[in-house]
Amino acid sequence: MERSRSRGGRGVSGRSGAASLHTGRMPHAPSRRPTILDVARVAGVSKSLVSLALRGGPGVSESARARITAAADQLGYRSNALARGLVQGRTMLLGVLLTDLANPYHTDVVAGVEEAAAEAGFGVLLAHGRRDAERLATQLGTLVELNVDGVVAISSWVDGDALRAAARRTPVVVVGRPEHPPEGVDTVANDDAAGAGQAVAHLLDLGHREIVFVTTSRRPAAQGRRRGYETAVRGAGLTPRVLAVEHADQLHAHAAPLVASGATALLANNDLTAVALLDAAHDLGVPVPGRLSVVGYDNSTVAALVRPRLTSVDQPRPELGRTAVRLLLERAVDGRTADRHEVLRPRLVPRTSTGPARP
Amino acid sequence: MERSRSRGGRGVSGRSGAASLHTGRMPHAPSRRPTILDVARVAGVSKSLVSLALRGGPGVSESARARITAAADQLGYRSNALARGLVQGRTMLLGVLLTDLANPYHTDVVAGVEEAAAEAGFGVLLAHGRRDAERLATQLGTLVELNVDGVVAISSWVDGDALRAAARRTPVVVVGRPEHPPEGVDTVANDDAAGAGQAVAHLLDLGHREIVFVTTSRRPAAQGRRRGYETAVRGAGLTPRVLAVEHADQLHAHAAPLVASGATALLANNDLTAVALLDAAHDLGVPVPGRLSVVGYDNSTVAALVRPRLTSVDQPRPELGRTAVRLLLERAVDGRTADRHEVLRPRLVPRTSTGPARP
DNA sequence: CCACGTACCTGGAACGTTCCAGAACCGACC
DNA sequence: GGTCGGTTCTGGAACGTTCCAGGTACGTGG
Repeated sequence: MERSRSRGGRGVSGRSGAASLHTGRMPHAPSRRPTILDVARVAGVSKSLVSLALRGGPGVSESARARITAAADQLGYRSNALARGLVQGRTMLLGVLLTDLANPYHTDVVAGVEEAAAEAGFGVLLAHGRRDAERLATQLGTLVELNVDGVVAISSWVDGDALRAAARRTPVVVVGRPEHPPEGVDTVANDDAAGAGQAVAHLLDLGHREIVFVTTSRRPAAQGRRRGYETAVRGAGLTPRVLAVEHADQLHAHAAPLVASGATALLANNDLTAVALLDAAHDLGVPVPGRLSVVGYDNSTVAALVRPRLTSVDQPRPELGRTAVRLLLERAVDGRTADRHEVLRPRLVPRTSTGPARP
Repeated sequence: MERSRSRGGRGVSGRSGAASLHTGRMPHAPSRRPTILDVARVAGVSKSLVSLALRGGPGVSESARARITAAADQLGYRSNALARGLVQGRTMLLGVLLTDLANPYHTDVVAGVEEAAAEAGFGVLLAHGRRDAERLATQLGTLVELNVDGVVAISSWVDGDALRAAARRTPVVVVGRPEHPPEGVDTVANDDAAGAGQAVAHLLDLGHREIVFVTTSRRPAAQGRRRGYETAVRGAGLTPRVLAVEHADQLHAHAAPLVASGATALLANNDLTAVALLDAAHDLGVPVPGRLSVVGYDNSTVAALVRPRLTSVDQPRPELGRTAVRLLLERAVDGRTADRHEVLRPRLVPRTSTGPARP
């Protein structure tokens, strides 16, 4: 058997008394967690064999395996991921850095990440940045300190230096379109320009000629959408018209002139902007889609809830997450070192906020 | 100085070659992470002093502290949370178990948890159960294995046995109303009955006498709301009327008879149900709130987006999270062992989906 | 000049696991 | 009966940190 290490040499207190492990009493005050050594003692084998058996390793007799699992169950043993990670140098965990938990876009990406991670035998831990750059950096640091085997950052907000530092320790993939992706970091994004192009094509098909791009953001995603819009409109021999404001709530004031100016279709940089436009039209008594068609971008949950249902561009969100994990594992497992930047194609979801241009 | 431990005695491979730590090359392929020993070597001090200095401990000379922080920066050193947690027996991390990331209710609770945890110097890790009981149990296990210092389970879905097992190792608080809260587990919930009572009072004030409770769920929260509704209605000398269906999309068919039967106000068990009712009314040409008032429950984001704006009962979501952390720390830090079950009071948010009963 | 206090620093032990080299056992074969 | 090969099992080392019981250096007062 094992040298019986003397315990509790350090402090004196020891949270809730030295209640014997085997009493099973006091479910309320967590007692000292049983370790592999406790299991070994109960099962009458060495710690090494317990470790091997519980991991399902080969070369363990049936009788030993049975005694060990019985002992583990009896004690309520759970292996300690900290110790395991420390000795193995990996945790089989992927970290996801979220900018904004409340954003369903992020949520769907997470679903893809979780699915792909589970397939590869990895667990997923989420860290939340709360739309705050400093906090994001802190959270990224926490993930790195926890030795996750890779990080998916769903955010274009994360500080470049923080990303670079993290990438020196563990593979990092950014989902979205960072302003300047640092070296050593992979990215996955949807093709904003192509998505806007599809929206324009849809409106052109419906006979619209006066299509205005309405944006409330200067971020790279909005820029890409705007470019795609401009390209598509010019491709049809028309002239791009862009309305850019700071906040969606300023749109109310702009809506009437917009309609008066002859616009028959609006392409918004995202769904929230589009909903604000629908609202303004409603208040002005402008029928949608009778007199005005509105297209959003992101196909968020509100798109299917508002009246009229919002035609919107759907990003392949779970697919973005799955791709991120693939990139991560290419680095972590296959040892790729060159940076990769993947772009996925979005898809237009027509609903009832778009209709034929008034003849 | 330190005995220079021979390294890499184990395997041969070693992911990306044994590139000297000090070259700073190859940002793409994460090299071996620098440890406290590397910092000690560079700074010319012992590992113990590095540890002390980086933790900001006392009794470190200014010169040593400066050399140490410089060395740590130069190497890009980050302490290893696994090792730290292992030796300290605590991680300064709280785990949050989420049933459904896409649910904004959960999200707001998380915000409260994060705030309170940060105040107490704890970090927060999220684990996501994806509305799947088995997965929730697994994720709960992961958190426990990671030795988080407490778990907030935002969910009434979690398996009782899994909760009980987790609670034997670390403090656990359930936010919501579990069917049977296991011994050893604290809970925080909002007072569903009181919330429904407030909604009824609001409708009575507006002169409504035919108020119907419409529900799409049999879960404890919906039951509590129903009870509150019934009590309040009876208290006003009226007779409760309840419409219970399985799914919100069945409401379309029920709406016309409901209105025909003389109902002038509907109280829904949650906002999604209420939105479905608004939709049905819209399709029937029943004006809201002119002919029918609708109240939701949860005050979710859609409530403020739909037309008309939905009157709804707001749960103190961040407060639920903060309370959960308080309960957690009472156990973890102050050593409380008796179970506690807290109930917080919700608040009605009147909007434009409710109005005076037709005279 | 020596004992002593103080400020600063150090090395070893410990945390709970995995990995590995080798020990113990056992039956079979020559 | 000894050797061999295989299966099953074991103990020590290692992971990277913190904690602690000391150690060293440097005044300072007697």
